[in-house]
Amino acid sequence: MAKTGISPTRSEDYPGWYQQIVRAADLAENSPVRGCMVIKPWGYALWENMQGVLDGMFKETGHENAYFPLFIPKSFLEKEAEHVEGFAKECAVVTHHRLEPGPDGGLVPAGKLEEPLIVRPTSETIIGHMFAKWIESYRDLPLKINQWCNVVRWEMRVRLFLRTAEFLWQEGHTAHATKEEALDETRLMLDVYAKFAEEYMAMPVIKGEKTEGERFPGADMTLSIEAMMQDRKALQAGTSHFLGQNFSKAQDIKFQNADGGESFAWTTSWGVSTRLVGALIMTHSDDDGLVLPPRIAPKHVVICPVIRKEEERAEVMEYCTSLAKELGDVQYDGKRVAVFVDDSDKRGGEKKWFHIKRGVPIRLEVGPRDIKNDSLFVGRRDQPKSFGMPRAEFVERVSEILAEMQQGLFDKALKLRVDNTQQINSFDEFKAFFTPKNEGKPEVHGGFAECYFVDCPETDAMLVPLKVTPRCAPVDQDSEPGVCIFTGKPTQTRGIFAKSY
RNA sequence: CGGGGUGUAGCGCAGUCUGGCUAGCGCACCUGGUUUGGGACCAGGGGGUCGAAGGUUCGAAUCCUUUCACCCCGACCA
Repeated sequence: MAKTGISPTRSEDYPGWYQQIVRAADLAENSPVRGCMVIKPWGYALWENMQGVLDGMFKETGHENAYFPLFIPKSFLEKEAEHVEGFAKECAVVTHHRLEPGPDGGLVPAGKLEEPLIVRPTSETIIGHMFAKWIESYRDLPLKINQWCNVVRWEMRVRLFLRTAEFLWQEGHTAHATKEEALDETRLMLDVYAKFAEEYMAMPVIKGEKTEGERFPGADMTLSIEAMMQDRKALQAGTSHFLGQNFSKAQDIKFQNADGGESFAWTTSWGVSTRLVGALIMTHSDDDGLVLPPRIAPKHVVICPVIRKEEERAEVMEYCTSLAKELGDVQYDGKRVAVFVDDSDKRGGEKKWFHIKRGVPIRLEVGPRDIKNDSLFVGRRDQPKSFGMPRAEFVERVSEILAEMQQGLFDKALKLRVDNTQQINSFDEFKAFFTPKNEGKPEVHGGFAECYFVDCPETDAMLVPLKVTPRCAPVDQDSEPGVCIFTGKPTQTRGIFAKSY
């Protein structure tokens, strides 16, 4: 009776649970290529929905889509010193452009390239190169470009969606005439990400600034949104970088001012990736499977016909089809309710669990008995028990129910974060917070520690043995004077610290 | 790149120490039947060069040598 859809459960083995969710919900699987994943239709549909919403938000804020090459000349990457250092260790490099039959019957690379090509780990350098050509006058600014693409970072350890060698993302790149304008852009896009995370993914986030050690290689300032997963670890869900004039100086992105003088542009970059799918899973899903916020769910309602005798089939199917049509005409979140009839020949229980595991928000079961009463048997993914409801009432309320589920998921996630965020005033307290009670089999512990700190090497060094990292200094904080719990130095900055993905 | 571990059917595993008939088990899959408002049951069936190469032997999943791949823990990261 207490059987769960997913085994192991979150409390038994959280990483194991995560893997099983990805599998049971049919989101993705490992590929023959190490570190790379195959995203399956249900998982890709989630990404497409995210893309759709974000793309609209980027366009509303004045950005245009473009596309730049997958390959970057090695020399480009060498131009910005910190950038090189940050990415060199994880680059895939193309050195040849041809295969020839080898002595043992296999194929061997031939046609060595004059200059090796890097498979983009990110595109600042090649986009900057083009920006330098496109920008001549202050009238060409601001230049606000986004691209949807894949990037490759040769990671040593991978987890589906959270960290893969190749991942899908969007990267925005902008150039501005003034520092202030570029800073505004950096903050604006962080706000866009936060709005998307909270309102669409129902995932509460903390907006903040990264410490120097956690900053994007080559950036003057990195802002991020940080979310708490159900194991209380932090996940960086999106970043927005103020690049100052570092890249424009390295790549000669300059323009002529109104007064005839010449200036370097101020640039930004910002991105979110398929990691958001991982974030979605770890924010809402439970021991029965995936749980999807309705605004991101590929389908809102699945109708499962209950056919007991062959004679009933025609009538039940007809009823389901007409119900699907009627529901499809209802508006939710500015679009039609996404409804489908599952007429596969799975048995009832199996079919029900199939959709529970995949996180379809609402299941409707329709059999002869329901048809007779003109009612539906309704299962909500956020509630354990199904219930009956008159058809007309459901049609009228479906949009409201979806909205309620969306809000419920957000509230629940926010409560988890609030309950596991602690104000910390001493290093001893800090250590205790991040030390599991049972060393042999560490339980879920810790959370977000909020405390005064000074961003310096001493602080970083004290965090290393605890496996805790500074997540960010929240942008929304009042600056009362305090004392750094690590170094004892005076400070006005409070930071969020956590174990992280 | 360090430390540990694992490779046997689509997935999860047993068998390896102590070599022996046709390599098993659970789930999944296919067929037939009984079922069907909640992850069915019965019967039958398909699918393996036991990670790869070499060696020892009458005989190797099992022993020896070499090698490859993957996983976990570190270091590194969206």
